[in-house]
Amino acid sequence: MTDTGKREVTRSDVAKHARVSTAVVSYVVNNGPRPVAKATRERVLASMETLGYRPNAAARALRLQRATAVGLVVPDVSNTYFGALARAVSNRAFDAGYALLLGDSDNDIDREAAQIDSLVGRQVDGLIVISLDPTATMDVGRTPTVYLDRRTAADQAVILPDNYAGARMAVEHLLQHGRQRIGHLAGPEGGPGADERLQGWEDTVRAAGQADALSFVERAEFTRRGGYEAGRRLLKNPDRAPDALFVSSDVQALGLLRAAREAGVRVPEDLAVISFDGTEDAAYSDSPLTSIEQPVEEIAAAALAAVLTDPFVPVHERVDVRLVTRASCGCHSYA
Amino acid sequence: MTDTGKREVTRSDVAKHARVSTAVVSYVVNNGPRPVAKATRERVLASMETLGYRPNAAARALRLQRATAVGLVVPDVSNTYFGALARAVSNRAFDAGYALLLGDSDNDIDREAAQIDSLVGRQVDGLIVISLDPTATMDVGRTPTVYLDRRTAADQAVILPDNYAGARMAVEHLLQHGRQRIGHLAGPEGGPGADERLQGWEDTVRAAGQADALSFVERAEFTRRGGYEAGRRLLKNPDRAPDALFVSSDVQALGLLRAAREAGVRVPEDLAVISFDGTEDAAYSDSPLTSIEQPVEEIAAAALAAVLTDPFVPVHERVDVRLVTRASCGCHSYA
DNA sequence: CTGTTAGCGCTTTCAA
DNA sequence: TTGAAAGCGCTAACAG
Repeated sequence: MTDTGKREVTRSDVAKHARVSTAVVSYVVNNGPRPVAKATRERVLASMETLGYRPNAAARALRLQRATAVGLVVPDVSNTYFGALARAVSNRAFDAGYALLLGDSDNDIDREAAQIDSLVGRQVDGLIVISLDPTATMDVGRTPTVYLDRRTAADQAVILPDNYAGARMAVEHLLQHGRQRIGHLAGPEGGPGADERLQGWEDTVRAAGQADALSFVERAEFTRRGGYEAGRRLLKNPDRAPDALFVSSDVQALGLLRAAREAGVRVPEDLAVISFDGTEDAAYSDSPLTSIEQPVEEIAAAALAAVLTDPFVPVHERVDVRLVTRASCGCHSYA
Repeated sequence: MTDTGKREVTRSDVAKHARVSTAVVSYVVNNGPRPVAKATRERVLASMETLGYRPNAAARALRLQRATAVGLVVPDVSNTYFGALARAVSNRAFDAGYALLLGDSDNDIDREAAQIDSLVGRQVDGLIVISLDPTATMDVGRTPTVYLDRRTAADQAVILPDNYAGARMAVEHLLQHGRQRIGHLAGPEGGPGADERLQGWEDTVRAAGQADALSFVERAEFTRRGGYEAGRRLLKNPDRAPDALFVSSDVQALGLLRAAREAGVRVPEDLAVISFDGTEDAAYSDSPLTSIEQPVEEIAAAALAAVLTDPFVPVHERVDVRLVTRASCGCHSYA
């Protein structure tokens, strides 16, 4: 605690101390919009330093009608994928001078709406939402908003990792490994990316003439526990079980792997697995997970650009995902 | 996008529409400090509804000199433990009407300082910091601040999970399993909790008369990769390797487990492992990790209370950790 | 190049 | 119970 004075030091304290007007202080702080003589600038800078001046962001926000902050709403930051995304957004935003307001919707649709409402009221300059509901209309007022993994609507900005193509890639890869009964451990209905991934799996399996594998499907939350429980259901009956599984997220796959271990099902020998997300989780599990990797940095950059750079054009940006092979599909032996 | 009007609707629009003064609108919005007649209140509420009024948080913050927001600075949100903490803080803060400003310091000490500075400038009502530097003095102005896992200083508020006791518990448990050469995979020097855990390990190992095990120690970042690489170094020489390891975090332990698999070292048979944090990661790894669990919810609550409830008392709150046994120490067979 | 000043939307004191 | 109005700290238009 540096000083114990009563009031924060304001711009007018600095002006007085540097014997200039408040306008000049403002010009110095913001590097414009008017030029300031070198000597004056230095005097002001010195005064700011000695007084320990710190601009008041609320006043600035009120005046400018913008908070220089972006909001991010995710279903659960403790999910590795959302965590990685939050990190990427936070770091990029900070480098661009923006603060990050984080809203965790705790996988609750009402809470999501409340979080959005709160962030909009805080005049964020942009809002990035990973919604639990693919279609609900949010009231975001005039706040530039971009959705991730959301069903396309003409008047909304959306970043769309190519879930469908990713799912196809995964299933096709499993087919190349000669798998005959490729099931799916799906995400929750309407959950971000979940339905597209499910559709991609279904279409590809059907096209491969393995329509009877279509019964090997279970929905689960995007959590380890969800994956574990769905995995148990999927592997319950040894006589009638899938020989491969496309899993809708890395965290679920972690749960599935545990279920497989407990059931004595070997991965990839008895059960080949490919998951979705491609977080660090995938590289360190046993077996290491072959996964459809989402380009987190690219997504973060695109989302930020959508709300900050092109605030009012409803961009629909597709982003490519890619298959990263490890051991769980049968490609690599250990390591 | 509900309306396309030019300006946001303000309190004075509502006042006009409801044929009252702006003061009354304020009383209604804030439920005080003056009473409002029932009929009037309802008229105001109706006007707010029809106009789609949303209070301007910046103006409020300027007037009140407080943002109704808390800041949280963590080294890396994508680390499961910090992610879980961020989630807990976010949810509790939101329920109390506060927004969460998240700063990821990206494991960089300068960035940490910059993040803190930014948050302080934004008039957060409280600041929770997990610092990379145990001793550096931060300039937080008059902002109530609480540190996690920081070396105690009399004038600072600190929440201190009992790292030392946790480390002792872990090592003692390993001793009970009859382990003879208990090494340590440590966190980075000065990293949150790292040195206390190291000390607890060292003291306990020494007290057990196993001083020669003291050479089995490697520092690493709090990441999977860090744990993996340190693990390789620790297990490099089969003739001279630890038979147990206390690991400073769950994520590092995940990396270590991979290193052990690759080296053909069986856990727990050849190498018993206990990690620290007790996140969900620990329960789903192979082997499932026995871990010293930190009470994340309790920590989040204590941190919030420290800055919001007792802003100016430098609380030093110890919080207990507990041993959760799973398979990696040798306690349980699979599952 | 520098100074003066209005006003952003809100809370709250003071007066009615 | 309600209204009028000052002022939070800042920016920028306008004047010099």
